[in-house]
Amino acid sequence: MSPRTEEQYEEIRHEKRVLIMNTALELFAMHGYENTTISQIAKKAGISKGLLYNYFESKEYLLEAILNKGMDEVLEIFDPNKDGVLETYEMEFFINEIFKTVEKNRVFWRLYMAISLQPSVFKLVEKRIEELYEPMMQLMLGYFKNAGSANPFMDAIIFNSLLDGITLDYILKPDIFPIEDIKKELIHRFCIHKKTVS
Amino acid sequence: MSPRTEEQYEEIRHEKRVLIMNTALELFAMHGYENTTISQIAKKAGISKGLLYNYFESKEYLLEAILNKGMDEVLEIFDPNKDGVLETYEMEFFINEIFKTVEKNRVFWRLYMAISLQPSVFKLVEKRIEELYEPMMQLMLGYFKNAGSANPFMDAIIFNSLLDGITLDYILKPDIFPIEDIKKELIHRFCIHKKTVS
DNA sequence: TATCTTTGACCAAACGTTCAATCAAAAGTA
DNA sequence: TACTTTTGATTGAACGTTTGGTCAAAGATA
Repeated sequence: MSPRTEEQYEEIRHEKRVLIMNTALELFAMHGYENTTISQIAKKAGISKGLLYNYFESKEYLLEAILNKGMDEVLEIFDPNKDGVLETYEMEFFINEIFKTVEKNRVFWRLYMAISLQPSVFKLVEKRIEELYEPMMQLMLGYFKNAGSANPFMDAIIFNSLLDGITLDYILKPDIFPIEDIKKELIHRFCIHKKTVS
Repeated sequence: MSPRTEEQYEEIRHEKRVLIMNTALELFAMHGYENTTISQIAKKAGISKGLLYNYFESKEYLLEAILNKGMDEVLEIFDPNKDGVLETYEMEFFINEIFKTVEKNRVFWRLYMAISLQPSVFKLVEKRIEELYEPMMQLMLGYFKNAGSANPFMDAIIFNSLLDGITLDYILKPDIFPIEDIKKELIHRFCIHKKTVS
């Protein structure tokens, strides 16, 4: 009946979808969303312009799909069944996980930050950001409370800003930013000197 | 001969230039550079499209002028005749100055960060960034050395990232980010506990 | 009148998007 | 094996819209 089995079609579609999304992510992150044309994406992916529209309804839906996929991957950090309290050794694991994600998804973070800074497109990530920010802050609050901080709320916000700043600087200058050393330093400051943070 | 004196023309031109630049800055920062049209800028500024091109050669030159002016204002922080060493009380003054600049030029910082994240336009600010980064790092290095830090280089980088992160978070959520409290906390941590930073 | 500012209709280029036509491969047929 | 049918993936010229940029003409003032 059918020239190909449903599984075969499924695989073709999936592969092309991923190809388009990865290609677009790289271009969006490097040249900006508005500054990247559909033609550029199609050319770099080695397909036609029309095929892209067979997989994604519009340029904006393509961006949305990329952002959602990236956020899903990032949110996996919070996956393990936590009880809400971070012990010192867990904090070390957590910092490691964050840095691993930042280094692995460098290109995605660049796009994500650029989008965040553009209110007119910001709505596309707004809700997902809450998903990320909420558990992050809860975890940090719990940790600093547990560590005997005088002002856990302030400590959590500052730690969060520090991570944001490190991510930003690393994204902007990945070749010269000493991210490995910084990670060790953070672990040293926040995990070894238990209960004496400040 | 001439309908107006040279001074009169000078003032007209200067006022219009400033008007256009301020209007464009706001739109660029809010909707992004690529996403803002010349027509929008002209309309919001209450002038015609043609007049804008009487003052700025192109959209990109307009952006460049805005960025340069903003950077000039920011660089004024480093203006006072420093000897290169920051004493503790000077550090407090310095932090205050930085926060003042960030709060005053919030819109500019938003544009500046968005541009920095976009390599294809990044060349417009690349050189000015060095002008900002270089003295900043020197100042911080000197301070942490003077404060008896075990690793002044690492401390300087981390402090710099922290400031970047605070700026970013404040820009993204100016209404709920407790920037005043954070400023006080930073001063408390880095200025009062002299020589015991870590 | 002379001179500079200001206008907005106009233009070519570039963009996102569409769609009728083509292609490639598996299944059926003999 | 050789040929036909069938299906969904794939193509790219064409379309309408929007954009940055131009320019001849009008406005304003001493």
